[in-house]
Amino acid sequence: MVTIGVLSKQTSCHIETIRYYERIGILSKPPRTEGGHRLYEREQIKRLMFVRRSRELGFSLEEIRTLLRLVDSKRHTCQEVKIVTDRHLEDVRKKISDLRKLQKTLSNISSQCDGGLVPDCPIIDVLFEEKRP
Amino acid sequence: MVTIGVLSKQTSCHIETIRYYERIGILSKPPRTEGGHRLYEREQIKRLMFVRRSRELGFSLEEIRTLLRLVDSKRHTCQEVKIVTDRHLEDVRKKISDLRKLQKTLSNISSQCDGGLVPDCPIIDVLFEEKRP
DNA sequence: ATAAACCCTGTAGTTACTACAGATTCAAGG
DNA sequence: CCTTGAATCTGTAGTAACTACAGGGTTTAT
Repeated sequence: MVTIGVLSKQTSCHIETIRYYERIGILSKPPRTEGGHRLYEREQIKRLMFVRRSRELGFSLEEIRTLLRLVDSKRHTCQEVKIVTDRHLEDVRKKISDLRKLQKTLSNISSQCDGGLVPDCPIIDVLFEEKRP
Repeated sequence: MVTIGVLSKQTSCHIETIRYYERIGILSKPPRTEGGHRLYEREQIKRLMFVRRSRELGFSLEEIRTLLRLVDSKRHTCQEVKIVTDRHLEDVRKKISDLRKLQKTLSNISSQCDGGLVPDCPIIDVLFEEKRP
């Protein structure tokens, strides 16, 4: 059994975040000391690691909630898990593609600008243009 | 002079968003009718277009605030504008690179999973693993 | 016994909006 | 002029995923 501070260090997760996860039901309420301090055991540590790792991979807390429900049900199938993952993967792909377009446009307008010391700037001009269809 | 509803349609920007921009000082307070309804003219319409176009290109409202200050000062140089743009471009590049890594990891773990009907899932296993250095 | 380090609850802030509720004003038709 | 319906008003609260306090209480080491 470890205190929240120790758990925080082990998982590189801020204390406030741990309490936040508890409040919104991602982590269950741990036992407490007489004085009211939280105490955690192995199981919870693993669970928090899972949450953090999933967050790093960009899963939303809602997606993580779904994954945890599947894990907890103990009747989860590979298929169900794969569905959540693949949907997330699609989101990521979409984001990359959107950002690529953005990058192109930004590169374009930036390259038109010579960074000179005059008050006429093609970047501002482009931004003031109406959107082309 | 047009009402907020017309401005909203012309810029594809929700009425609430226009009022929000005013509240946080991105747009200045427009004149009003006797009854208190907002009235906008050309200048403000162009300004809102600028804001929307910049948002589409992923600039944050803070960045837009900076750009608007530069435009308003009328002493802005190409150089100053380019600095904001290039910094933003760097952010976008960073995001793309992060998402690419994410995509790789997700593809990897997803491909290890055959989507079968068994309760053992390599995805869950990976998520429960501690992070490798 | 006391100080330092830790932890507690509760609230408010962050970003960029969106979504109401409940009241008022405007424009058009009769 | 009056009514009706559409438009607009203000103000507040909600979204995601935390972070940052304030103002206390608890634990641990000396």
